[in-house]
Amino acid sequence: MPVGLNSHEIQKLGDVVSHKRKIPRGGYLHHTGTKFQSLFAIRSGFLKTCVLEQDGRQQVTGFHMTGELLGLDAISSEIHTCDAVALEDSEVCEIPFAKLEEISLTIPSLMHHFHKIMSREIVRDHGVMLLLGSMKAEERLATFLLNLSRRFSIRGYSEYSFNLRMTREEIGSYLGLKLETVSRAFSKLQDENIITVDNKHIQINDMNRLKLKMGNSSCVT
Amino acid sequence: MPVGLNSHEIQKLGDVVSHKRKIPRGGYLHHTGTKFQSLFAIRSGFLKTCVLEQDGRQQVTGFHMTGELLGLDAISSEIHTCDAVALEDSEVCEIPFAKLEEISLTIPSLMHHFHKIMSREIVRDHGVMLLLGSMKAEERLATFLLNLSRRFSIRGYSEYSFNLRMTREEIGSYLGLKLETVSRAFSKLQDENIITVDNKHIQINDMNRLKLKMGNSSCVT
DNA sequence: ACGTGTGATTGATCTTAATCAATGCTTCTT
DNA sequence: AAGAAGCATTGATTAAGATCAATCACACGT
Repeated sequence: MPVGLNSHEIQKLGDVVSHKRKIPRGGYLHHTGTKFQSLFAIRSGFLKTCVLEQDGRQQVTGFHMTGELLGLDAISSEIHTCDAVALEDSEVCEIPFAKLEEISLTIPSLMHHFHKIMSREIVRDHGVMLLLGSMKAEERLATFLLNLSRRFSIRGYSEYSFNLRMTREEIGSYLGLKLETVSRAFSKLQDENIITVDNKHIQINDMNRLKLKMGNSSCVT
Repeated sequence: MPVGLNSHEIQKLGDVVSHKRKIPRGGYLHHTGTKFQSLFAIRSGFLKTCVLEQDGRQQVTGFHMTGELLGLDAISSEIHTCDAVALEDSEVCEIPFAKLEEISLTIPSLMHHFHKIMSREIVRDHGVMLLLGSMKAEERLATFLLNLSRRFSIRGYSEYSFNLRMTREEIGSYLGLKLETVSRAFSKLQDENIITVDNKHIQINDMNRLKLKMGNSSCVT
């Protein structure tokens, strides 16, 4: 949590987040319906979160990487409302929520920062709602790739070349599409030389045209 | 905000939320892009929030009624990320956010309650994502009606009979459907005697069958 | 190395919802 | 009260994506 804290405050925070946990690829960080006690800060790795309906329907609600915070949804009812699954070997810091609230009473800037993080999650969700509610398949995929690209870039990796950690089916679930549609959209973008797809490896050849794809469906046929 | 507060604490909170604002039908509580300073608690009325893309695309992200809190999305960047528009004459309490954070340092239960509210918004958004990502038109509308019904019920109104405040187009935007599709879905539910539709007035005739509609699309043809 | 299973691609067809279009009903304005 | 504007319904057609199906590529375990 990169906030403007002095060393004493960082010390306090460090006392709270001491416990680390490793999750192997495919392992669960938490299950839907289990008791919530801690938030989890991702130190390394890549996870997905997904909600499930009683009728077996499933929806991936997010893909999460280093530095992001998981478990915010569970604060309201103290029960996890989603599964969190590692898509590659991952490591998280456990942050007991009661303790976080406790020390945030003494570090106003920490509390404020926490509020911003929660708010950012709400903004992100609204963005996904816009995507799911009003975009075509290809626009959704372009938006998704650009989002990943930006997040890799922020973390010091290439924005033009990266490996997907998730399957086509998981991408489809996140984007509200079937896996075949995702696959076709990949192929289409490749045919247009906007990206190069080699299984899980993605190379962005023309960032600008990819950005155009996100915005307007009507300009290209 | 119904929390376990003592009278002294309620007094403190009252000092913060003193300012009230009336918004006439069609009026804006806030616009996208304007500076964020306050949250708004709805005292009465009915509002929608919607995000807009640069290309004019628009998505209703929520309908909000008495007791709900607006503006949470704006905490992260201190800029409103959506419009809030009154769908009927409404009244809100303005809650300067800086002051709320300040007093929540001295009232831990208030801070905790606020965290729960933010978390609940995240859970709600995940539910909408599930709806947009995996439900058919009729299921979406059934889910929507049941959600409204429950919220009216909680506020002491009939869960079986109520008036919609929004147009078919707004419902469609929220549900990721075109207005014609919404209209057809209404007609279909009416044909099956599950609801009675008279323009904006909705009567639920068979709550159980409506709930079935929400879950499984495959059971009825 | 070989067989197996999972994940990905591509094609053909079908379903759903979008689009285009016409009409009717309310509500607001003057 | 009459007209206009906005909102809603319904029908016909089209388009997007789902579904069904076949094949391929690759990773994994034995």
